Order: sequence, then structure tokens, then C-alpha cells
Amino acid sequence: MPELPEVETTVRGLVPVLQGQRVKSAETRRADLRWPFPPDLRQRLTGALITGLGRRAKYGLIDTDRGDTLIFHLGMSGKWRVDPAELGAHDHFVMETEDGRRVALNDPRRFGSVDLVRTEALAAYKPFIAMGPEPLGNAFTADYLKIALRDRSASIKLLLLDQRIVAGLGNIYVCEALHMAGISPRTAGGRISKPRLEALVQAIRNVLVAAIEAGGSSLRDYARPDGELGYFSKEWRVYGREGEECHCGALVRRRVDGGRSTFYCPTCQR
DNA sequence: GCACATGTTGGCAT
DNA sequence: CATGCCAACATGTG
Repeated sequence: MPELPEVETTVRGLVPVLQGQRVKSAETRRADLRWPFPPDLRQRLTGALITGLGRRAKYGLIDTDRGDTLIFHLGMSGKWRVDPAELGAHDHFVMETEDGRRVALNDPRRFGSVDLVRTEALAAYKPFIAMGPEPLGNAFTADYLKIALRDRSASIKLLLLDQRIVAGLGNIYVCEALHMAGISPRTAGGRISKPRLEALVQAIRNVLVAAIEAGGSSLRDYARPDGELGYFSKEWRVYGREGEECHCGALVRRRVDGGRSTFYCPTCQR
């Protein structure tokens, strides 16, 4: 589920449930996800007031009035279930609010994570230290990309997946953005012209905004016990569409880069 | 049984 | 030190 738009949609779905609420209980139901839960998680959250929620790249942020920020990552299979009727095998972390709502972090593959850090020290959180700019922020420009990609021989596909260059993109949206910008996924990052970088920045912005809007349009359906998100896979133009026709009439191809599938149109993307 | 999956990272070679 | 590339993590689905 989770690249930047999915995390953004998730956070927006949690806001009406958690923001301004006091934590009645916080429970871990196993010792770890990708790494152990903070040992003092329950104590530091119980009784705390949730003051706000946010996102950095693919990480969700939940601030409390005690100066702590809960940081969660959804890994490959993580999602929050809102007011589940009952808890299941993969509901690894559960919080209840004083007004009776309950949220459960469900993650079968357990590639996700939960941490609790001092809000003032967020910038020093290990995954954030070398992280690149937000793709929807002002710092992400063609000028920035030109410098970040200078002399890089690796493919633009792999470079865009590198969170140090730009933070929040994953395999789906990289494929989609490259298609939208008409750039071949195997082009060396350092050899892309400025005008094409402009197109790429715009494509990345457009695809993320469209995905968030699609998530947003089904947001009212988000807070369901089964934890399903209304999803927008119908809008993918190349991802998961090997052998189908691109709008140009050519057939979408699939290749493997760095062990991951790349979907692209050999005609539109040069 | 097999292939594949929206992510991250540690290790190794260059 | 920088860069590029792989395997590994754990579980589910088709």
C-alpha cells in the first residue's frame, strides 16, 4: 500500500479519529516489527494528548503534548485499521482514545516500524538525516535535480527510488512519473537535459497530487473496520500493465531493475 | 510448488 | 569516501 500518497491518505484518515484526543491505552501485541518497539512506548503514550498528525516522505508522524512524536512506517504491507470489530493476528500495535475510538496498525509482512522520538529531535531521527526533499515541496526543482543527479551513471529509475535524492517515491509512482515525462527508465540520471528534468519534476508532482486526490476522494470510506483504502490502481498508465496498450498504441513492457519490476512504454519513453 | 509484491538497508565490489 | 548493485527480511496472493 504505502508510497507517499498512501501515507498521506492514511494520515488524513487518522486525523478525525485521533487529533485532539487523549490516549487511553497503547498496546503492542508482539515485540517488534522491522525492529523492536520502543520499550517505554506504552508509558509515554498513555494519557498523552494527540496534538497533530503529519508526514515526512513515507513516514507518518503523530505529535503529543508531551513533546513526543510517534513515527510509523508502513513497510510493504502496513495499514491502519480504524475501529476494528476485533483484533487479528497482524494487528501489532493498538491505541484507544478516551472517547472510545480504536486504531490498529496491521502489517502482515512486518517490514514497517514504530518509533517514539522527542519532537524537537525529529530532524536527527536516523532515517531523516540524509533524506532528500519532499517531492511536493518548494525545494524539489529541476535545478535541484540537475545537481543531485550530476555525474550519476545509474538509471533514473533507480535514482528516483533513492530516498536521499527525493523522499517519498516508490516503485509505482516512479514508473508512472517517468512514463508521464516521456523518459526511458534506463536513462543515466546525469545525462538528462534540464528541460526534461523540468518535465520530470512536473510529472512527479502531477502523479502524486492525482493519487492523493484519488485517495482523498474515497477518504470518507477510509475509516472502515476492515482497513481497506479505496484505491486508485485504475489510473495507472503503465504499472502492472505489461502487454496492455499504452495510449500511443504500443504495448507496455516490463523489465527488472535492481530486482524490481519496471513498467514502461518503449515508444513514448526515450 | 512457483513467481511476485507499494520498502529499506547492510554488505560487498569497484 | 562515493557509487552501484544484490540479497535479505516475512507473509500473502494468484
